[in-house]
Amino acid sequence: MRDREKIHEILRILKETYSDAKIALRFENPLQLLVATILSAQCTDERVNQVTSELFKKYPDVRAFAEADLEELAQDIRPTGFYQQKAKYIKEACRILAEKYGGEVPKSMEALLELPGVARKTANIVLANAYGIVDGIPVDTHVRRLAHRLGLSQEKDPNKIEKDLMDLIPREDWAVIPYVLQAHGRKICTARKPKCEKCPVKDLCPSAKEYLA
DNA sequence: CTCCCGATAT
DNA sequence: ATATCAGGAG
Repeated sequence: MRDREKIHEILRILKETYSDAKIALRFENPLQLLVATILSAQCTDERVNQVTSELFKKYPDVRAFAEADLEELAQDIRPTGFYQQKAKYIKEACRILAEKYGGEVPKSMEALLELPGVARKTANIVLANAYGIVDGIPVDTHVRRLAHRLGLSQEKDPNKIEKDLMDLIPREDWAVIPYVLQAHGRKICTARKPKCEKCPVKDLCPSAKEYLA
């Protein structure tokens, strides 16, 4: 089997195995998704949901975040880690949303990338899950790790990994593939002790042997 | 490249 | 003790 065929077979099996995979962050509108995604940096989605359930009651809209007391906001999101940085990002991003975008979350990659704390990964998440706009593939730590192990990309830079994935994966799969990889990454292909013996693609995976030894 | 950084698994 | 968790900025 050629490499490209092997890769498509791997992705087919993973899609089938994790057919119900979808976003795990809880949100009710684009702003909530934006905030939740900023908070999700180096933090489990479960903890983000725990924090946001109270956070979104206290800060119901863009203005509430934009006018928030920075120290208080930082304490409100403390359990997610990097809380001082994230508080600044959220407050400043919401100030820009209020000033330039009428309090709405913009629907373009270009506009989203101008917000502090927002790069392609976060922008892709927001565009796809709030607006159904799929122009890229969010590359997070799970996607990056699995892309390497499965032989989908050898690049380190997330933007280059994204380009490799966009080249390999048909566009209609761009929306689901990050959730499929995330699900597989959490259950089987974990960062530390991957459970290769239980992996549905172990016979196709170029990295399985080194972990099965 | 380093820094931001709490909570949990190993 | 240490690595890791839906990253991004300087």
